[in-house]
Amino acid sequence: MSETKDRPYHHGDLRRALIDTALDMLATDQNWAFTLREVARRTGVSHAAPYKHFRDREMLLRELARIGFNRLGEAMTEAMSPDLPSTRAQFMAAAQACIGFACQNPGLYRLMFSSDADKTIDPSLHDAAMNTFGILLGLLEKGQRDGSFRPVAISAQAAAGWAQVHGLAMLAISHQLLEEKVGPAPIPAALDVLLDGMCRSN
Amino acid sequence: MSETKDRPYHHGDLRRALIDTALDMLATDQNWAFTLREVARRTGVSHAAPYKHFRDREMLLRELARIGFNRLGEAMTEAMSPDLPSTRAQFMAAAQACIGFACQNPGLYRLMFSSDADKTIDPSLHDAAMNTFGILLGLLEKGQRDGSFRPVAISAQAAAGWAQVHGLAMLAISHQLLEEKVGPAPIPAALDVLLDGMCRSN
DNA sequence: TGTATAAGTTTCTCCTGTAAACATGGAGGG
DNA sequence: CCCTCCATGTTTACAGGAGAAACTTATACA
Repeated sequence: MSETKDRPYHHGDLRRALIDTALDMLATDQNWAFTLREVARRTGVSHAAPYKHFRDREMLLRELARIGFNRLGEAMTEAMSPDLPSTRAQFMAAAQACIGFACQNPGLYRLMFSSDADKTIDPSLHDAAMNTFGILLGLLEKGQRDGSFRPVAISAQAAAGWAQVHGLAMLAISHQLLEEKVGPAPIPAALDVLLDGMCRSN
Repeated sequence: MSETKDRPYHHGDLRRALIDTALDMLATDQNWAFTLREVARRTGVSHAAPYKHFRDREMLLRELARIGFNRLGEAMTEAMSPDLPSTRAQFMAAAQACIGFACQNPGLYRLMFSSDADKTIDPSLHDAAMNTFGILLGLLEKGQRDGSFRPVAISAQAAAGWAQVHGLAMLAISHQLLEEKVGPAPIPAALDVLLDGMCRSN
């Protein structure tokens, strides 16, 4: 109505628009059961248009997951401010940022780790996931260097740390960490249990 | 051919047969993308027959997940033999049994924790999941009673333990714990990192 | 013996994913 | 300045799938 061009002939940036719509639907429904046709519909284009930008539905899902990993990485990086007093505190902050991200974007987080976002198919998705993992790994290396973390095989700590964070995130968004079941503030408490096993002295 | 009754008029136990077929397909494909019609076809009945036993596709999936939790619980219970020298060893055994189950049934395990097996809808599925969680919880309580585990809030240990086991299982079946990335035998090593944080003295 | 019912089957409608053929408008060459 | 090409859209078409509804059949029970 108030637009000078009522309908742009060629839309401009449909790829981005489709992604945004899909992210919206993911956030609204907290699942990715949405249909590609519905995404097209809501974006205001014909139901076949998306195929000019995504080979198939799964390719769109993988792109959403990739974006999710990037955003997660940003959130974690931002959280582990170098002002924090210790590497342990940084780890705690990054972990809580990850879990917070999951709780705020449960659908997206689930998608990122689901088999519908197959990392063996899309190298850029695989890389995005690895980069996020790398954030924690970097922290552990730093912790071992500065002596605050025990000099255990870094791989063991990395596996434990990543598993812990991801596991807590999944449990949190599945509402399996409700207070009445598992006490208040279970997440930092659980992370402390792990960190007690990772760090040298308290 | 060799059957006395060529085709049983009313099949006998279609519900069970459908479940078995679906479990087979899940194990074969390692995903639950199969169609309900395909399950019916392979079971040798009309495509509408399953609806006499499952309201919809998701109800069948939830039933598969429920069976999965029961089997997982059995595997864990069996693994944590009371002959083991310590509660810590029992925990380790149960955890490895869980992860082993996941690696042997990746599709089923993923389904069990996916949003397609919505535990808020089906109380019996929810209970099955909680029972499995209860196995670990029981071990932690025992460990605290016998003094081998630190007297931290049980909820924190429970969350940490469950998250760790589940997280490792997910990483393992996503092939994110490959030796070249994370060293040999990363699973017991990672579990030890956690257990060091849970247990009193080594 | 007769009949209500659970368990199967057929048929139908609406929807999806995806392919193929067609349309269009903006960018670059003459 | 016009004309043609190509990326980006649209239309049309088709093979399934989910699930509802109506129909069929054997079996259990009165």
